[in-house]
Amino acid sequence: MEGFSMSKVFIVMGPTSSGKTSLSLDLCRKYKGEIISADSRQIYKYMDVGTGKLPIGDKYIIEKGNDFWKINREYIWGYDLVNPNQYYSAYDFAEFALSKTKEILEKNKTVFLTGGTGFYIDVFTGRIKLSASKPNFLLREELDSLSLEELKDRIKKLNPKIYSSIDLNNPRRIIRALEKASILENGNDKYVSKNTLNYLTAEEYVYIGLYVPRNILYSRADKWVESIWEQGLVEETEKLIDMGYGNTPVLKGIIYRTAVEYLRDRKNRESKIEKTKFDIHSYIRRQQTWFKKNTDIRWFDITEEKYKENIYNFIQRNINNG
RNA sequence: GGCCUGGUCGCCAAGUGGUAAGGCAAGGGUCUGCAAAACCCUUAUUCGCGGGUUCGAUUCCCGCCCAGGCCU
Repeated sequence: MEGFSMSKVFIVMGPTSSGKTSLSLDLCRKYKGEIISADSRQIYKYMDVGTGKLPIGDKYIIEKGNDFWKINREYIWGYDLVNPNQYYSAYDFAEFALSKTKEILEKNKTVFLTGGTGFYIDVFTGRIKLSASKPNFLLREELDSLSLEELKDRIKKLNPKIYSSIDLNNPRRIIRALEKASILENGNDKYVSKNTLNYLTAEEYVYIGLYVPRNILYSRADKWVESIWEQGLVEETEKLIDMGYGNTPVLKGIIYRTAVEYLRDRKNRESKIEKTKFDIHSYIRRQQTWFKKNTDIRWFDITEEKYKENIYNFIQRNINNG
């Protein structure tokens, strides 16, 4: 990997509707790059409308490959990685994205890792190092049926130290803690995985953040929500249900869950669209909360006249320094 | 003009003579293999306005204003 060690990987991040993809497409054209999407929903096949893989408007040429899309002839990796009922963790993503990054660099092209899933990005870059404990689905299934009190009891008995250090209101956290603790207790190495992630070095990452004032962000997101309801979200959701994915976590998440509700009663379309907008707003807030932690991000305000030019200069400078 | 009902946080809304539930929205935050997930915190010294009764009124009484409904 020596020959590539000086290459920069550009990470384009920002909340939904900040224009990451369209900017990245631009950047690819300009700097001979390829995009890796860091988005925990776009990894799913058959979910194109509700995850924003399909750009709004008709000025886009889309070609779908087996494990990539090409939009306006630029490569986007990280779409359609798994079926909607498949488990896919931040670790899986990091593994995929890291190897894809190396492939792209070997072709002497520039990597634009762009997305809004901060957790994925941080695991990819190594800012967050995951523990060696793999998910234990059997255990999770068993634990899922327990009440919060029962979960608390279990972790308290198993490991009081962990008990006092985690969020005891959050069943998911407790279950994960139990999962880890059970490895420690039982020495069950079936669920131990060495972290074999092949990180690049931290200096190779250049973070580009897209800043958009809240009110503008909300109205852009609202517009997007309206357009997907007009352009096939309901139909796509219906198809996913027909395919047997009705009970998957993805369909219970934001966007799709409201469409599922609508399909059940076909009533109050407008208020469901409203609800979806509110869901998106709070998602945007959560994303921004996450991004705040990373002080290496260089933020660009997209409402500024010359924001693109500023980004070009910024990239140019970093490529040259590389 | 008369009668009735109602005016409680940006919206919906409960409430009682004893010092203002809840939901939504908004804002802040947590997060170390489910993350568009899961979870936590904050937000009316104040109940249309004025006066009265009372130890004490958002709650009772009087007047006014506003909204909706009905009647002539």
